[in-house]
Amino acid sequence: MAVRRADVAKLAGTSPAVVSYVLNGGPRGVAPETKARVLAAIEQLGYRPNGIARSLRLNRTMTFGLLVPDTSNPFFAQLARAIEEAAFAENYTLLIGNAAEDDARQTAYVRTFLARRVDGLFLVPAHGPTSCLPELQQSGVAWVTLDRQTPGRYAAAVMADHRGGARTATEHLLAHGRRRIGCIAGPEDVVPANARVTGWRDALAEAGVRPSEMSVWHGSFGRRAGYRAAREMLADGRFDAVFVASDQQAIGVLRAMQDLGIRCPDDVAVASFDGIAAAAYTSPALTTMAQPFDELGQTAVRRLLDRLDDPDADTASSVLPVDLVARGSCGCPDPVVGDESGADGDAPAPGDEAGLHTDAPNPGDDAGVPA
Amino acid sequence: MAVRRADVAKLAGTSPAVVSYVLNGGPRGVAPETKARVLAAIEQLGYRPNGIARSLRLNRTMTFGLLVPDTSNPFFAQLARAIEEAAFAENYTLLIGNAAEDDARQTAYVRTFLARRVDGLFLVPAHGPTSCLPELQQSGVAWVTLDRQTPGRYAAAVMADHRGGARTATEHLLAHGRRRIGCIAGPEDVVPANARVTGWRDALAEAGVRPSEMSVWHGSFGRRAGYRAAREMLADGRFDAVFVASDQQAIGVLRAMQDLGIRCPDDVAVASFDGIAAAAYTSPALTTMAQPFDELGQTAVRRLLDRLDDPDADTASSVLPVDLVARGSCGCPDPVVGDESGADGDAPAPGDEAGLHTDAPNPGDDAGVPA
DNA sequence: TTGTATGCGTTATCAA
DNA sequence: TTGATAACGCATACAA
Repeated sequence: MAVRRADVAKLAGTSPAVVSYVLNGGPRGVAPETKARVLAAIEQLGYRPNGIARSLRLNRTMTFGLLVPDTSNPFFAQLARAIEEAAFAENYTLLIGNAAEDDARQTAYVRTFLARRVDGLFLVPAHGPTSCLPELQQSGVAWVTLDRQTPGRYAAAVMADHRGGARTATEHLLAHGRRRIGCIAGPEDVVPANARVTGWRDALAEAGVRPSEMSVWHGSFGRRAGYRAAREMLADGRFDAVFVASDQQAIGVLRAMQDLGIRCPDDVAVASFDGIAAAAYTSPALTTMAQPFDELGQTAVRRLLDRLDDPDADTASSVLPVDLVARGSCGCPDPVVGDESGADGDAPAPGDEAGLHTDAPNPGDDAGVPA
Repeated sequence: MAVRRADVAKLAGTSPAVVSYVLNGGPRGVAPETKARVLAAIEQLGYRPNGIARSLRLNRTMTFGLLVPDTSNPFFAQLARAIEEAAFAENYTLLIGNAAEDDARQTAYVRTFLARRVDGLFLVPAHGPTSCLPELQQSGVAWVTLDRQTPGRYAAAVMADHRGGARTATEHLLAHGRRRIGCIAGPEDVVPANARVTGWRDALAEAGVRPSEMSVWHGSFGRRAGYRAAREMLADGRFDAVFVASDQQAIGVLRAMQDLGIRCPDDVAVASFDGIAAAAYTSPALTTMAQPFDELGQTAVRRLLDRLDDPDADTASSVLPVDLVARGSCGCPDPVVGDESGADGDAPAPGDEAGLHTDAPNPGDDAGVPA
C-alpha cells in the first residue's frame, strides 16, 4: 500500500526522478542498466504509481464526466456504452452521473465533476430547465452536448438527424400507402422531440396530407408513455399508421395494440426512432430509424479532444445521419431474427447484437417498398 | 481557473488554513466575522476547491469503481443505476468500466481504478476467466462482488437468490399444471446461471418429474441466445413450458415462438428471471422473478462502506430474496399495463416504471394460481 | 547520465 | 481565535 516512488528508488539504488523517467519513458533517458534495476524494484515492491498525485502535478486526470438523464434507459445505456468505448480507446475513463431527470441532481453532478477536475464533460441534458449551464461555461471545462442541443453556443453538440430521420420514417409509412399517420412524440420541452415532430410534418406536407388534421401526442420517451398514447389515439381507428418518436415508446404502443385487438401492421403500421437493440425482438419487429451509436460516441470524444487541444475550436453541431431499418411493424417483410450474422453465443460485442439491425436490405430511401 | 485557496485567503485578509476551516466546517472554529469575509472572497473569486489536491492529502477520493460485463445490457444497466443511486446518497461518485465480456479489458479497468485510487470497487465479473482477482486482492482495496460469486473468499458478494428464485418460478409453472418443463440457461461457466439450473431441478425433482429427461440449453444471457434456444427446443412440441434464465433470453424466446406459430402461454408457458423493466411490455408480459435492484444496490454500498470502516469485516455473501411477478406468459391473467400506479408522464423515477412490477397480486408462493 | 529541489492545492499540526 | 508550516506523491527544471 504505502509503497512510494522513493522506496523504489532506494531499493534500486537511484533517485526518485529516475524512477519517473523509466515509468513515463521520458523526458530524459535512463541507462539500460539502471532501468533494469528500477523495473526489478518496482516488480519486487509491487509499486503502483499514485494517479492522484500525478493528476495534481499534471493538472490532468484522464477522466471525462458523462451526465445522462437516466442510465437505465436502454437508449442512453447504448449511447453511454458507445462513449465509454471511444473514451477507453483514448485512455480516458468515465465518471458517470445519473441526473434522474432532476435538475438539482444534474447540477450536483456537474459540481462534483468539476471538483474532481474532469478533463472534459459529456452532457445529455435532462429535459426541463438546465440550470447548470452558466456554471459549466464559467468553469472553463471543455464539454460537448449529446443528443440534444443546448441553448446558447457554449459547447459543441453531437446528435443524430432527428428531423431528417423522422421525415424518412414517415415517408416510408406513406410509401406503404398509409395516409392517416399520427405522431406519438416526446416531451414538449425537448428539442429533438420537436425536431422529430417537424420531420413528420415535413413528410406529410410534401405528400399533400394536412398535418394539422393528424394529431400529435406528447409525453415522456418511455414505454409507458407510448402505451398510454396508443390507447388514447388508436382505439377509434382514426389512424392507419403512427410515427413514434422512440423505440421505447413503440414497445409500449405494440403492447397497447395487442390489448386493444388492433393488428400491427395490418390495421396500424408503426415506425419509430432510435434503433435500440430491443427493437429487433418485438412482434412484429420494429421498423426504426437507427441512430449510429458508435459514430456518435466517436464523434463526441473526438470533438471533446479537439477542444482540449484548442479551447477555441468551433462549436458547430455535428449532425449524424440515421438509417432506416425496415422490419415488420411498417408492413415490410418481418425478417427471421438472428440467422445471418455469424455464430450466436456470447455477446457479439461491441454493440451487442448489432448485426440484427441490418436484417433487411436498407432502402435508404423508399426503394423496395410494396407501394 | 487558477484561483487557489491562498488567493481567497489573501483577499479575505486571513490565512489559507482558515479558508479550509470555513469550507469544511472544522476541525477548528472560525470567528463569524472572518467567516463572512472568507465566504465573500470565495464568492467574488469564484473559487472552487481542487478535489484532486484534497484527495491526495486525505488519501480518499470519494469515488467507487464499478466494473460491469456490459453496460448496455438492460439488466446490468438497471443494477448499475441502483448502485449509482445508493452511492450518490453516500456522496460517492462512480467511475464506470465496461469489461465488454473481455478479461483483458476487465483487468485494464481494474488497473486504472487502482491507479486512480478509488476508495472501493464493485465487480460484476465477466464470465470466463477473471485474472484480475489476485491483483485486486493484493492491492488491498475494498471490493465487493455483485450478482456472481468469485472463487475464494477475498470479498463480500451481494446477489439475488438465484437458486431459490428459479425453484419458485418452476414451481409456479408446475402449479399451472405443466409437467414437461425445459430450461434455457445462461453460460455454463457462470455461477448464477448454474444456480438457476439447480433451482429448476429442485422444483422438478420435488414434483416427481425427472429433470434428466428434460433438456437444458446453455448459452449467453442475451435475447439472441434465447431466440436460438427456443427455435431448437420448442419446435417439436416436447415441452409445455420453459423456465428461462433471464428476461432478455425470454424476450428472444417469445419472438421465436411467434415465428414458429407456437402460442404463449397456451402451447408453451414461460417464466423467466431478473425482472427488468422491459418484461412488463412483451405480449404476453413475462412472468418473472424480480430481483430487488434497489436493495441490491443499497446492500452492496453498505457492505463496501463496512469494509472501509473495518477492513476485516466479514466477507459472507448477502443473498437477497427475489419476487415472483406473475403476468401473462405463465398462464396467469395478463394485467393491463400502466393503469394502477399514478400519473404517467416523465420518468416515474427512480427505478423507472417500477409500479408495473407489482401489477398482479404477488402470490409469493403459489396461491391464487389456477391449478 | 544522475541526484536535488521545488511546486501542484490541500489539510492538519504547532506555535502564537 | 489565528498564522505559519509540513506533509501527501509525483514530475520536471536545474545543478552536478
